[in-house]
Amino acid sequence: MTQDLPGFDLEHYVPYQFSVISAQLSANLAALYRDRFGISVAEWRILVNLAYSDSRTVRDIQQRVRLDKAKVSRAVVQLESRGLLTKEIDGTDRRLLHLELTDAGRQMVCELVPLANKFQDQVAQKLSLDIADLQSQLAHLMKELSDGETL
Amino acid sequence: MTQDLPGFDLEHYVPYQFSVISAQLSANLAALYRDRFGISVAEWRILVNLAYSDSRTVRDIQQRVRLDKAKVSRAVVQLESRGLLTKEIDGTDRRLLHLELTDAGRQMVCELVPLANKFQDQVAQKLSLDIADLQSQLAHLMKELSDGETL
DNA sequence: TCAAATTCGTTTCAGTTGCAACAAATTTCT
DNA sequence: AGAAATTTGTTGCAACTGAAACGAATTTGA
Repeated sequence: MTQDLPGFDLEHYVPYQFSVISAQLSANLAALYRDRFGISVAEWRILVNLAYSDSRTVRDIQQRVRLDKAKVSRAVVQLESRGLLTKEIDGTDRRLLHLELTDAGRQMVCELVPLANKFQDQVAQKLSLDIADLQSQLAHLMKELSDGETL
Repeated sequence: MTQDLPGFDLEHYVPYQFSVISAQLSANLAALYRDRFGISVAEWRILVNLAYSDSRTVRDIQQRVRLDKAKVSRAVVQLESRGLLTKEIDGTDRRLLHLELTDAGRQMVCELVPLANKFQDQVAQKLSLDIADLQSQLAHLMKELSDGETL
């Protein structure tokens, strides 16, 4: 005779729920970015960072948007070949690569951001939570997870 | 002169937040499952489903835990080779494959579930939300996303 | 000063992924 | 009944992924 199973419900298991929701959101967003602008989610994150932060090098961006540095490197190649950004070697430390949006890149960000915001609003509408609440709850959890050791 | 950028903050962009949190949780859980039991997250989901639902075939499991059917198929090969489940062809529809936990499989689930629950509790502690609240909010969003068209 | 250690971005490589093709089995439709 | 369409699970394949190796550049420290 085998021992009794302890109770468990995958459908309400929080890590599973996050995984399912994240995958769904990601798929929808990826389709949006791809269909209308021909870029990937990684490329989108990089464009946004160049537009809205002072992260200028692969290293800075890598830490900021939590992408593998290989992934950043490859995405940057794409973006450069499409004329959305330029690469320039730093004058004082020639290991560093300075990235800069081109006008076309900035233009694309201008068009993309409203769509991205609209998408987020639609998600928030599906929840009873206020969007600002949701954002701050998630920001809090993000911070907790990246700091502390879990288990 | 380029047009002004509309406001945007990636760090508080909900789909991005979900992606980061999900990746972090997933990495932690994957390490837990791998180190202590030598199984993957996909294998874990399959074990749990066999233990707690009446999903018995690859098709049922595929829909229930939202895994690609190829992924289920490959994970099942692994689980069978480790003696955690058995495959048996359905008597009346020989396309169907009935899966069944072995005693060893059930035993592993018994040991894993408390760890998984503990992990979830630690996550919930990091939020001000009650865990039941969190679960039901997420369940609601999951449902909304899988139903309606988004954008 | 200069050898060792570190940092940066790219590339290589082996493992994973998911889509599509596939064979086997069943169901549908006439 | 039986040809066509559908369903099921597996496999082939090409794209993607991330860890590690790598060369170039810089920093450290003896």
